[in-house]
Amino acid sequence: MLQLAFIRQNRDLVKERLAVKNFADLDLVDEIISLDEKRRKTQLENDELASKVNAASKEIGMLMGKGEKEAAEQKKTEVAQYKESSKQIADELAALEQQVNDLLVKLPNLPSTLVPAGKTPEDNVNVKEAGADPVLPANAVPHWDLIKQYDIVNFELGVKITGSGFPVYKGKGAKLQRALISYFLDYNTAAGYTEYIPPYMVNEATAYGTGQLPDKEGQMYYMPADNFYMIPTAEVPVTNIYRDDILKETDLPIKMTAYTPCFRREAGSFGADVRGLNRVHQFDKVEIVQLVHPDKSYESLDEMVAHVEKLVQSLGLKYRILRLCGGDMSFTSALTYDFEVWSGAQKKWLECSSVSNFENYQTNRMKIRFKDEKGKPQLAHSLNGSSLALPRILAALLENNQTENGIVIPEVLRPYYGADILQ
RNA sequence: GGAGAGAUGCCGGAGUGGUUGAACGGGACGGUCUCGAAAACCGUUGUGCGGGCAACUGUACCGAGGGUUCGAAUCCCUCUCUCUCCGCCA
Repeated sequence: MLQLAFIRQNRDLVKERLAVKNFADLDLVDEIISLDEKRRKTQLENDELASKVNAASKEIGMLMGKGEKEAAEQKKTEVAQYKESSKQIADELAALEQQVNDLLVKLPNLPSTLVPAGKTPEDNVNVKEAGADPVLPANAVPHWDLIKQYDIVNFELGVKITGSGFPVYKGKGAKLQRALISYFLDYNTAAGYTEYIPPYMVNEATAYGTGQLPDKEGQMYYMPADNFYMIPTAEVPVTNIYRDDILKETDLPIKMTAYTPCFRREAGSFGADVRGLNRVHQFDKVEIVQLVHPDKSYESLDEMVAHVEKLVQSLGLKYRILRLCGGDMSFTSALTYDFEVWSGAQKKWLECSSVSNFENYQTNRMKIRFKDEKGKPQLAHSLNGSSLALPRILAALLENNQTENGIVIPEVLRPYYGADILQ
């Protein structure tokens, strides 16, 4: 969430930036500020009263020690008077704190100045487009036909076992998934990322930390018996690894990578977008996460974008990089670049990675800090990106690399897959 | 799942109602010494919120949440987690 002190000191700037994100309820900012003023006033009252009680209690202790019972009793009646108002003020203060916080989490992150205004994906800025157009055979078909032809992914089986959107990978398809995961992880660790295998279910505090809660619980699968959420992305457990920690400045940057399955309810999705592997409820993804010094986070973002770009290039896919407009970016992000690969037979761009800088929006929720030169705790910045999401990469690879003889496996994957061609 | 024990600062570990934000030890950091280092010695070593230009100061925090009391790390209740034993089990 945004920092209260920042909102207080930059009321107009905050509103102006929120408008870029098409955030409608700008009055919320004023409401928060006035509520916070009330909160501070109340705290002052509360603290002063508590101070009096504490002082009197100490005196009582000393009087008792000296055996001056009567004087002590007299003090007690004095304290009793303070206590009457103190309970009420303390409750009031707690309520105000709660109210301020409840409103504060409703504010999305401020978009960086690089974020273009806009409402829909059409307003995203195409930053770069590269890679050769795939050369397809005349009888090229989309990946949902190819997976049947080679019997590598079975959706009907997933429906039987679980429901729609839970694909079953089989044989060479399963092996190819494993090859992709291993390749992505190796590529990330070679760049200095530490590999993790986190839990795939998280508690409420964790889901809150990265911004999935409150209000967005509808996107996650929920296990009421234990109050756990299935992770929608590795970002959630991995970023929370350092929740409530105060790091040394020299610990930064912290780079982490993890493969996890991701679970998304995707309520309301329908149509051509969900065909085949384009959108599913369970999919595999390798994620990269960084915690960095606030002065360096945009440098890190560029570095991560370059990192993902090389990975996409190495697979020989045609791709483009988009800078998301205010209306298309996520609640928690300050700046996001999406990667899309060209899926030759569908003739469609498929999003395969999203790389974002959250500045201190997430770290403020998670209280991930470091001590600066002066020894003062300061919020770190958090970033993450997919490196990469598998299903759409698989879809593009299948479609773009189809030949009469089978699916050509990209060179970088061959050591992992164990063959040059999938037949 | 059953029984028992426990949860204190960066770590270990005291503390069972009063001036304790917390003894002691270790670690880390700074200094003295040294050509340099080690050792030794001296010192520093919390976080949030509020007030203050600042020095500083008020308050809260000893797993979490309630309660008792003039006063709670210390007593009571609830919850969570950890450990040990038994059962079950990949």
